[in-house]
Amino acid sequence: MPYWLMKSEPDAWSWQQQVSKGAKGETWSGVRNHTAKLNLMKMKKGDSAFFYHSNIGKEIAGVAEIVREHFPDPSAKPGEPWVAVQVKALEPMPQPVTLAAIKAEAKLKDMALLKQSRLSVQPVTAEEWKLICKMGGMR
DNA sequence: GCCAACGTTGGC
DNA sequence: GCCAACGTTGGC
Repeated sequence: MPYWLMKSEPDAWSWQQQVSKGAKGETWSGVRNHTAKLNLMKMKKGDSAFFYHSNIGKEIAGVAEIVREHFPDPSAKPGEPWVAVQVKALEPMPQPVTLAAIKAEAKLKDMALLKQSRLSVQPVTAEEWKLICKMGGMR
């Protein structure tokens, strides 16, 4: 089962807004990077993703679930190749896991979050996923 | 096909 | 506000 991490600036789209959308979720659109697009296209319905607040907060705020696999991004111009997925909030992190905490954990030093800081949709390994859930107080 | 210039992201 | 990383654009 693959795991993911999706970044959003809370000014533009926050975890709280995501939660307010409930079980229907919200379209995750606006990705304009080919590496991130490829990751969106690999996502399957039912996959889990960390919801990370970039710039403000700089922490993993919760866990989301992919509820609809990739489809053409409604915010793209006609003919452009960009795709979107639909995600819903699953559970908040009891204790949000900060970037500082991730940097301080030696086992997480190879995370894409640290190595490719500008990539907005990235894979997370099963080991990283488990450890971060534990750090966040999630059972 | 190379590379400089420029724009954007995102941490500090 | 600054700057590093990195993607994109455009001249040659």
